[in-house]
Amino acid sequence: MSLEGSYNPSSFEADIYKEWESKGYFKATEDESKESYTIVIPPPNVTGVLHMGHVLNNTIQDTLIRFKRMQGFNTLWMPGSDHAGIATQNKVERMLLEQGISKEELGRKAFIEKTWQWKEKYGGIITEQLRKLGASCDWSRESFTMDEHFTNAVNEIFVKLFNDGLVYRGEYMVNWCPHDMTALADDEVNHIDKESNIWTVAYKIKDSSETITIATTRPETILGDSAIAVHPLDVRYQHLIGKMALVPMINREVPIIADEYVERDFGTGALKVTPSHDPNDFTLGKKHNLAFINIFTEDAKVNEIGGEFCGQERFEARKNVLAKLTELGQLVSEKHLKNAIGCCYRCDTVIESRVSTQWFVKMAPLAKDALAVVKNGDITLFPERWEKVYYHWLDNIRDWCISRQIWWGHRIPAHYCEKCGEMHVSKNSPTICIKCGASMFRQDEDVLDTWFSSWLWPFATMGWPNEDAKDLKRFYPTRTLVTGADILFFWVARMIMAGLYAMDEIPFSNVLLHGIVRDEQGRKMSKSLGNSPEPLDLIEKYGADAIRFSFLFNTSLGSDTFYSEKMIEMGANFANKLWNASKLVSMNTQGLTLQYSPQNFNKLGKIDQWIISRLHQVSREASENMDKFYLNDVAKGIYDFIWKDFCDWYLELSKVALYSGEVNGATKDRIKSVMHYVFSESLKLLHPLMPFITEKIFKTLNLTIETVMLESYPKCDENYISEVAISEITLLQEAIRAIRNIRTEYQVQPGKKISAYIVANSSKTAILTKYEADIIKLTNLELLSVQDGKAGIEEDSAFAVASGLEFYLPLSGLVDFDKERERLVREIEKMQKEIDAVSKKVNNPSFVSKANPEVVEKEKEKLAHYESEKAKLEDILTKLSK
RNA sequence: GGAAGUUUAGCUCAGCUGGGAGAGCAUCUGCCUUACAAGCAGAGGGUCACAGGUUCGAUCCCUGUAACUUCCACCA
Repeated sequence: MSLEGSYNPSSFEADIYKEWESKGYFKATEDESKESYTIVIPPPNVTGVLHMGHVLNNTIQDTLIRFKRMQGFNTLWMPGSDHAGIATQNKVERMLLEQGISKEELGRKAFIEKTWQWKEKYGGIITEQLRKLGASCDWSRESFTMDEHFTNAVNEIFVKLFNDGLVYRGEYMVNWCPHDMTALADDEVNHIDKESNIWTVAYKIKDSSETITIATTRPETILGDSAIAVHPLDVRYQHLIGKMALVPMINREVPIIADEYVERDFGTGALKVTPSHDPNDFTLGKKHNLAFINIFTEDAKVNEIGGEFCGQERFEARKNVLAKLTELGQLVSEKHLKNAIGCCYRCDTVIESRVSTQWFVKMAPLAKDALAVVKNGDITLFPERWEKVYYHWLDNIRDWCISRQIWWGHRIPAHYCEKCGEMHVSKNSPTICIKCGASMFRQDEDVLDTWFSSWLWPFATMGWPNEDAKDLKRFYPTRTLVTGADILFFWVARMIMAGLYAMDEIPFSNVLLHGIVRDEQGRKMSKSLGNSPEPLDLIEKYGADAIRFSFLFNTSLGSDTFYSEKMIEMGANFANKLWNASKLVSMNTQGLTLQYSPQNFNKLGKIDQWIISRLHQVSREASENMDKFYLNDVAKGIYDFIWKDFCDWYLELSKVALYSGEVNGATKDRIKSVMHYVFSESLKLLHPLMPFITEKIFKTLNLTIETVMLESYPKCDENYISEVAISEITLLQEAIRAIRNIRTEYQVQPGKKISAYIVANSSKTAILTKYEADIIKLTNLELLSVQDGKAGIEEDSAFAVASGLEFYLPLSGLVDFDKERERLVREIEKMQKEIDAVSKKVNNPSFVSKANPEVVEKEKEKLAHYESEKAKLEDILTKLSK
C-alpha cells in the first residue's frame, strides 16, 4: 500500500483520531511497573472556544506527553474544563437577555439550571476542538470543576482552611465590579493607564473665612467625604488641624485630621478622605475612627445620600458635581493627568472600591511553603527568570478575597442559624444550631472565586479528598505543568500552595511557562481587534500537523509567538515534503523482505552508515532538547534531518545505486531496507510533533505494527555512529557542491554533460574514487579523473577549491579568463583575511598560553587549512596568468 | 514608582556554560531532472541597538545609555 495523490490532511486526520481514541491508546495504563508521567491540562473555560493560545498550549502538552508515552512512561494527560464563574454567568445572562429574560426574574435556582443546560450544550465544544488538534488526553478521566466530587473537594478544603484559621469572613474594602456586581480579588483587577484629570477643590472651613484646597481624581466621591487629612508637620496646615471643614455642595462638617500618610509634595498636600470608596482612605478611616459613608449602589449609581445627584451613574455624577462646584466657585483648577485605573479583568469595567462583607484566605502561611519549594529546587520554573517574579509576588502577598456575589459557582459552605444568626462552617448543612438549638438554616449566598476550585486541579481531578484514590497514588505529583505565564499568580502559585497544604506534596516538578500568541504587528490576539484567526479553519485548510509543527518550530522557550499565515505554510510545506518522500520510499520498499537490523551496520555501505549515524545523532539531540523543553530545537533538528539529510542527500544518493544497471539486486534490497528503516525511525522521531501524518504514513510502511504512537522513541546508540562514514560523505557533499556551484556560475545547461578533473591528496582521492558514480550522476558530469597531483589538467577550465580539493572543469569557449582571475583574486583576499585573523591569534603568546589547548590546536589546524587553500588558489592564478 | 524581557539578514525569529554569525519567508539566477514547482540546484544579504569594561579572545559576561514590550504597585 502506498499513498496516492497529494497531501490532504482533512481527509484523514479525523479518522485517525477516532481510531486512536476508540482503541484506548490515550488511556493511562494499569501497569504498575512503569514510571508515571502526568500532565494536567490547564482547564479551558467550559464555555470557551479554541483560540490560538490554546493551540500553542495544547500542542506543547501533547508533544511532551506523546514523547514520554513513546519513551515508555505510563502517561496521563488529564483533561477537563473549568466552570469559569463570572465568564459563564455573563454568557448565559446575555443569552437570556436576548430572549428578554433577566436573571432576577428567573431566580437563582432556575438560572443555575439554565446554566447547566448551557454547559451540557456548549461545554463539549472546546474538548471536541482539542481532539481536532490531536490532543492525546485520557478522556475517560475528564473532569469538570463543578462535578460532584470536585464540589466535595472544594468544600473539604474550605472547611479545613476555616478550621485551621486560614479562612475568615469580615467587612473590608474590596474591588467591586459594578457591571458583574461582585467582589473581585486583587489580581483580577488590571491597572490600565487612562487619560484623566486631577481637580483641585476648595473646602470652606467652619467659622472661618479660610479655605483648604485638596486634589482629587474622583470629585463625585466628595459626597462621601468624612475628613480632610494633612501631614502633621506641614506648616501650611498645622493651624487647621482639629478644625472642621465643610464638604462642598452638601455642607457636611468633617474634621481636619493629621496623618503621616499624607505626602506633603503631592497635589496641594491636603487630602480628602472617603473611607468607603478608597482603599487608603479606608485605612485612614479605621485608624481615625471616621464615618464610613457609602454613596453608591451596587451598580455604582449615587444613592440617597448624594442628595440632588441621587440616581446618577458615577461618571454622569462626576460631570454634574464638577458643574456644581464650578457654579459654587469651589473648583479651583483642572489639570490633565495620566492615571492607572483599575478595571475588571472580565469586562473591563472600571472597578469601584467598596466596603462589604467578604470571605478571605489568609495567604502568608501558605505563601511561605510555596516560596520554599521553588527556592530549594523541588519545583523548577522554565524559563528560570519567572522565579524572581514569583518570589516577589509571594513576598508581598495579600489576603485573597474568595467570595463572589454571583450565582454560578460553588456556594460557600457556611450556614447561618435562622434564629440566632450563628455561623456554622461545614460541608453539609448542620441539623442543630450549636448555639441556640434551632434547626433552620440558610446557606451563605455567595459563591467562591473560580480559582478557589482551580487551585485544587492537580489532585481533585484524581479523586482527592479520597486519599485512597488509585490515581492519586499513581499519578500525583504530576510532572510538568504547561501554561501561559499570565496565570502564574492566578493559578500556578495557588496550586503549589494547595498541593502543599492539602497533599503535603508539590503538585508538579516542572512549570513550563510559555508566552502568548501575537499577530504580525505584535498585538495580542483578541476578539475586539478581530486579529485572531479561527484555529479550526486553519486546521481544515492546512491540517493540525502543519499548525502544530509551525508553532513548535517558531516558539522558543518562554517567549511570545508571532502568528502569521506564512508561518503555517512552512509547516504545511514540511508535511507535504514528508508525504512525497513517503511515496518514494514505499514505492521502493513495497513487498520487500526487510533485512536491515542494527547487527548489519558494519556491513553497510558508507552512505547507509552515514544516514544511520545522522539518525542516531538527531535522536539524541531530540530527546535531550525535549527534556530541556527546547521544542523549537527538537523541531528544527528533525526538520533538517528529514528534509536535508534524508531527502536531499540520502534519497538522491540512494537513487544512483537503485537506478543503476551495474548494482546487483541484493545490494539494492539492502539499500532499500536501510531507506525504509531510517524513514520509519524518522516518523517516530517526528510523531510527537506531527501525530497525524506520521501515523498515516507509518501505516503504509509497515503493516505489522498497529500504530506509531505506541512505538518506542528512537534512542541514540553510539555504536551506530560512524565517524568515518560521516567524514567521507561530508567530503562527497563538498565535492558535489563545488561542481554544482561552477555549473551554475557558468550557467551550464542542466542537461548538458560536462567533464571535470578533481585533484586531491591520495587519501581523499581514494575516498572520492569510491563515490565516482554518485558524483557523476548528481552533477551530470563526465569525470575525467580523480587524481593525485596535477597532471593532465587542461588550460581552458573553470576552477574551484574546497575542502582541500581542487576542481578543473574544462569548459571550452565558456570560460572568461579575466572574470575568472578576478574571482580568484577575491577568493584569495577572503582567504587572506581569515588567515590574518587566525594567525593573529595563534601568534599571540597569551592566547597560546592561556587558552584551552584544544582550542589552540583547532586554531592551528584552521590556519594550516586556510594557508593550503590559499596556496592552491594562488597556484591556479599563476597558471591562469600565463 | 519598582521589576523583568526584547533590540542579530529586507521580514519573523533561533543562536541555552565566551573560541569560525543561522533558519524560515522574501530577493536574484537556472531548472516542470524518473517522490515532491507546496519542489530541485545555486547566489546575494548582517559594525549581532549604542558606549564603556572584564578577558588572550565578547553577539554571548559586567556597567551605563536609548528605544520598544510586559508584569507588579494604594501618591489623592
